[in-house]
Amino acid sequence: MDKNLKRMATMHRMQVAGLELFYTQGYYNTSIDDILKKLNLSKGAFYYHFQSKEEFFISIVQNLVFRKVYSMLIEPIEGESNPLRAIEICLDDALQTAEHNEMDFGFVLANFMTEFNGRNEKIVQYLRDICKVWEVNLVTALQRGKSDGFVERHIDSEGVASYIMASYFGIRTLMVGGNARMLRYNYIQQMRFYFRSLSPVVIA
Amino acid sequence: MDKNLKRMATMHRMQVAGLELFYTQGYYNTSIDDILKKLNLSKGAFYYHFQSKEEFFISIVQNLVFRKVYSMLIEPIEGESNPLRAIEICLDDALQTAEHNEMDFGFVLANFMTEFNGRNEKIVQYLRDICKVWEVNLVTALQRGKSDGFVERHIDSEGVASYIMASYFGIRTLMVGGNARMLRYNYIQQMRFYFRSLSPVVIA
DNA sequence: CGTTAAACCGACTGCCTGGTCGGTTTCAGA
DNA sequence: TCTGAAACCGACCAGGCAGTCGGTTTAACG
Repeated sequence: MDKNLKRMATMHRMQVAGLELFYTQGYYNTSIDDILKKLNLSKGAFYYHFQSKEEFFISIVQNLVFRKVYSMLIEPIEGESNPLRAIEICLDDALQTAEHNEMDFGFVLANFMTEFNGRNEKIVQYLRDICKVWEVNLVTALQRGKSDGFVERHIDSEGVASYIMASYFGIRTLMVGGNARMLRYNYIQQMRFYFRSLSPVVIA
Repeated sequence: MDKNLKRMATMHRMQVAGLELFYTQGYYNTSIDDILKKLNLSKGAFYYHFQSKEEFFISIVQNLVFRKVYSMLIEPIEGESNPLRAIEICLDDALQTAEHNEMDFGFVLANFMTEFNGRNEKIVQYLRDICKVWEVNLVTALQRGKSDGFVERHIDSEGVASYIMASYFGIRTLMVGGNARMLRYNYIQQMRFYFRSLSPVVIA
């Protein structure tokens, strides 16, 4: 096999296993040995590929988290004409994966943001950047929605975008306490009410 | 001094310092020695008053966090006639303390919920209980609002309550990334739109 | 086949952590 | 003033951690 390919493959395996454990156990609560045990690899292999635990985590954020946030939370909205409808479907999908205990990357983001807040500003910065990309894309979609007549013209797109992100982060936090199915249902229901207040008034 | 009073005083000092550090650095990232150094106390003093780090934290949750959540997020709403208005003011106040970098206990709750999620179910349970108390009180206030004509009768009070809590937890998570002032302003603005969709239609 | 560098191994180090325990100080009450 | 229990001290222990390093395996290439 090409050496470079093997290198990439091993690094990727480590990143995937690392994200899995960092997500479920927390960064500070997961040792490198935990990850290596899972892959039957050794300390030497790890420090051959990565400089430190911190660098390793940053590579995970940039390679895995960013890509996934993009493909799951941003792309599905980009092509759609009605942004509010597209956002609703997209977030419902995300909550469904969360309900089935699969990794939902919006929560990954929120999770790590709180974990590193005040502990590692460098990492917070990387996470914040991803949030920013999400936000910008929401704003763009909302603006386009205004032109296309799907969104009331006087609304503040940035305010709406952060309100949407906030409610999503928050509902995932609440889901930690169980009752995910009910919370998801209620959440989508209330989001509809909110979105209705952002839609142009329908003239019967 | 009365021995029992001295005991209480020392325990309280430890709890206050502990909460401060657990909040800013995280539970797993804060050692008992960190807390003791801050108070010029020794290991012996700590283990004389508390059985373990975990028990210590639980005592903080029950004594400090619960009381504060109650006095800051629940009581201010109980007496008011118009629940939506009261909630808006209450959350705005909470975000203002957050903006000034003082501890806002709604976020303390959300913070610890994510930190202990999947790591210590016992503690998650205690935190969830506090959330539940908050939720129940919101629901009660909303129901009363229906009777008093401040809230549209057909709305789902529980759905609204969790949507409010979610958006609040979430906006605090976003504030981690800075720009707190702007986020707070936008948040309250959007909450007003949402609340308007929950209010009875005004007949001109 | 032999060479060479990339990939990987795992024992080791120094540090920190939660928790223990025998001892010392403080002070209310007799 | 004396006593004894509550409050506190701090050296110590066992275990876990990130990171190091000299050595071994693997496999592409001449």
